[in-house]
Amino acid sequence: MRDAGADPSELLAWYDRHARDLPWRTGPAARAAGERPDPYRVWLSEIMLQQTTVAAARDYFRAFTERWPSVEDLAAAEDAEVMAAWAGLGYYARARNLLKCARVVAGELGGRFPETVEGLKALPGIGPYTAGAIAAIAYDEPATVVDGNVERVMARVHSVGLPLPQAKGELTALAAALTPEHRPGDYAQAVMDLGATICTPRSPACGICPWREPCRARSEGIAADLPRKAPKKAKPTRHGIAYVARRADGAWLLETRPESGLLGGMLGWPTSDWGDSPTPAPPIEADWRSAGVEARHTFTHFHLRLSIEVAEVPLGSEPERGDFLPPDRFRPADLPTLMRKVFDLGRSVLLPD
DNA sequence: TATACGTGGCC
DNA sequence: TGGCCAAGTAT
Repeated sequence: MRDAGADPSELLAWYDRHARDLPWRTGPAARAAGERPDPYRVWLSEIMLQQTTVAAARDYFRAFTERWPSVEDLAAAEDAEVMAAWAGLGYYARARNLLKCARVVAGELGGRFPETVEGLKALPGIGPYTAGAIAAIAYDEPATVVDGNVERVMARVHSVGLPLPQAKGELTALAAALTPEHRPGDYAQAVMDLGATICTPRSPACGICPWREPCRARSEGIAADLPRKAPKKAKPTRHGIAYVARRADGAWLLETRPESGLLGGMLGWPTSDWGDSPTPAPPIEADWRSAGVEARHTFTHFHLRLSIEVAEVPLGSEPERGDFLPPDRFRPADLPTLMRKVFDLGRSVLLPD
């Protein structure tokens, strides 16, 4: 019997007509002429896209490449500048590893990224997915690329009912078996585009899918139910206190958070510990008063409610923690989202319109 | 294998 | 409002 499974060439034909126009992609004409995309731009985009939507990453990619056009430029940047530029994009370990990786590539590898999966995977912030994606997209290596899109597409095409993460191995094997020797970079992006635009988590558009015929989950009527996933744990709620102090000259009391842990390396307002009943820990002696509001924020694994205390302090006050930043050196956009929420609430109390 | 690690949009 | 979800990695 003829093999009726999914055909990579049909997906490539679909990709040639429907590929999304993204700032890190090479255009169809350049691709047809055999041009490869800049590995630096491929790497940067893949790091930004880890667990992140295209819509969220797009403007950050433009800003980074405009400001740091090459890996050498990025490697030479100040840590604080890069962390500030990453602010709002989340998963800040990515930004710390981005810099580490740039400095290894610029400093030890002559500015060139490794071309093999193994070489790439040895770099900070590059795991199995990203190594495969860079090898495939930048160097056209027939690497197996398995992200959330690929898992979903494979689970549906082959009707894999085993839930994730147990099914990861099987889905990876299925993805490897389909990866073509011809145009593997375009193929990798094609599966991801399919997953992002047609084979979506909810309400997949099976009617216009280039793989609708071979798709077993569609013929069984269970496409939208796959992949199954292990149930999530409930998020606990933690509480804390954030301290917003404004000095008489308009400077704000901020601190750079420790390298490791939540929001590591980012600028933020001093806070208490976060738990069931936080211990007050004001960063400077002052007449603290409650702002009467809470900043609410949800992280990956817990909800947080930060009650906000504000104070106005005179010139010459010495903080126990943090540093005063004059207004011309403080941009709220440099803060992670939680801290931006705290600022908006604290400022409206200290500086009512 | 399990957990830590952000954020914004959607329903 | 609240849970789910998105081009994962490090430990």
